[in-house]
Amino acid sequence: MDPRFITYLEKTLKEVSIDCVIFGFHEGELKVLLLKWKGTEWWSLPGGRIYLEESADDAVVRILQERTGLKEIFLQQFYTFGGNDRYKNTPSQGLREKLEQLFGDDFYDEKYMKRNVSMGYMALADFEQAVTTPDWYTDECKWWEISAIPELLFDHNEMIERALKALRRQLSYQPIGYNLLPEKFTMPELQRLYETILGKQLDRRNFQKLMLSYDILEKLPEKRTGGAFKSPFLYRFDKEKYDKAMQDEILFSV
Amino acid sequence: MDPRFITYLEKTLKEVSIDCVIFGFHEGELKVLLLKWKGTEWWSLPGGRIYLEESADDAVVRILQERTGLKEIFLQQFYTFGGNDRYKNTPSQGLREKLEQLFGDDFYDEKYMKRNVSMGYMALADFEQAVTTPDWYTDECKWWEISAIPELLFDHNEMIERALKALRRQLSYQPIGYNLLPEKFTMPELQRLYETILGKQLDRRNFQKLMLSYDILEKLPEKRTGGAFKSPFLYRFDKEKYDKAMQDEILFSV
DNA sequence: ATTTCATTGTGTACAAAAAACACAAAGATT
DNA sequence: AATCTTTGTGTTTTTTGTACACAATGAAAT
Repeated sequence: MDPRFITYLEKTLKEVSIDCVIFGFHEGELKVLLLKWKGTEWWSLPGGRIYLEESADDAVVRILQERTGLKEIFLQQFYTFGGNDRYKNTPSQGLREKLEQLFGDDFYDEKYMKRNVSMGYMALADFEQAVTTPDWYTDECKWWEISAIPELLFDHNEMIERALKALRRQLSYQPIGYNLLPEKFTMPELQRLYETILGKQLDRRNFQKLMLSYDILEKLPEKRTGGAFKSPFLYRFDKEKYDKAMQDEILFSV
Repeated sequence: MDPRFITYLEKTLKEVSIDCVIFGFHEGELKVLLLKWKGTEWWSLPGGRIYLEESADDAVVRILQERTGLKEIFLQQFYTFGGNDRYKNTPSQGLREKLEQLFGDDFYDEKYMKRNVSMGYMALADFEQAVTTPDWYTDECKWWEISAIPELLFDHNEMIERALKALRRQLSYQPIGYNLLPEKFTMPELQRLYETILGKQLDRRNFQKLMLSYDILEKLPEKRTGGAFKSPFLYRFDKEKYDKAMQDEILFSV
């Protein structure tokens, strides 16, 4: 096994790991970042371990920066997966053999690979600015549309479901969008984001009225041209008011 | 150190532990169960470790039964504490020395005591039915009124704060009360529970109207006599409808 | 037995919020 | 110049939430 990887395993917690559900939004679709394991067709969530002297929150920031290049990203723990059968129901058989073949016979050394609890974090990333990069044991890093996620390794499908549920709930008491949209966006774009996350259609007029009533948006004098039809106005979040609304957990009754 | 304790340490996860914020409700007050460490005046939350082959959820059920004797109890993970400084800011100095003195020099053996992540669970317990029992390293197990919690060991004050916040949020999308109240209760009792958790007064008439509108209560033909005044009607939860409301996460806009 | 008193039971009127709804204007395309 | 899809905007209706007052109960005190 790669000695750098062994060093990593030695300097990190063995019974706790981190898995990230990184959400992005592009072309009206909610996406999740997934990794393909080297030499296989198996996909999983990006994840990593926590250094012995590092807090879990810091570890997530590090992991996310490695995968997306982004520093400013919305991050939130949503659940910790403590089942004792998390690895038993892998969709693909022969996982262990394949991994040993790929990375060496000592990959599953008991010294490093213990019964493991995983902290699930969800992240909201600006799709356009993210530069996705595979990690040590994967060779592809790709955004998948939320409705077309394949069967993933381990309990990662369940993780995405839970993260999505948490995201939806989040929407009801905190604003969302700052980290998922580019700096300037149109009202229909914001609405499509909400519709995608909630999985239901919203009334255009009522949505706009509601969003403006929260007083976190700044209407810009510019419009987005180039679309084939009437040019919509651009908006951007008033970061200060947005952050305040985040803190205050104002009820967002969408 | 007690050999039984060493065995326990050997058969459990070392980098993950569990801490429980057990809420109870009695005489119009919200309470939390705390433990006093042997031979000290230090209090902490009940907690424990996870057996190597045991799921975290099962471990909590076990721990709770040990502390309260209760089997049917509402349980929910609310946060996982992954800081790297969780033990640094102990309120009392000389904790390590005291514990080594009490339990033996090998108490802090690095084999067992590692940098540790704690899964926080909150539990809602029926105060009247709980039989509280101290554990191996504590000699007292007591309900404390939420507004009078002393300074606790480690990050346990923060844990209670977070649990309470989670409980309050919970209240807004799920019914609460089944596990905190005796089987039969009066409307004013239920209201006092909500008021205590939310920390604010509610209008009697509107509260009753709202609760009844959720269609999870069954009005009984009996009344509670013995109080010094007009006897209130008794209610009980319709467990089936209650559970459905729990699942559906109907918006409870109290 | 009567009075006292804190508490409970109940309904209506008003205010606020959410939902339903339609037409005119923009601007690229043909 | 006409077409076509999307955007911008305001009013009405319905639903939900909030405020509020008086009569009745039943134990305790007299």
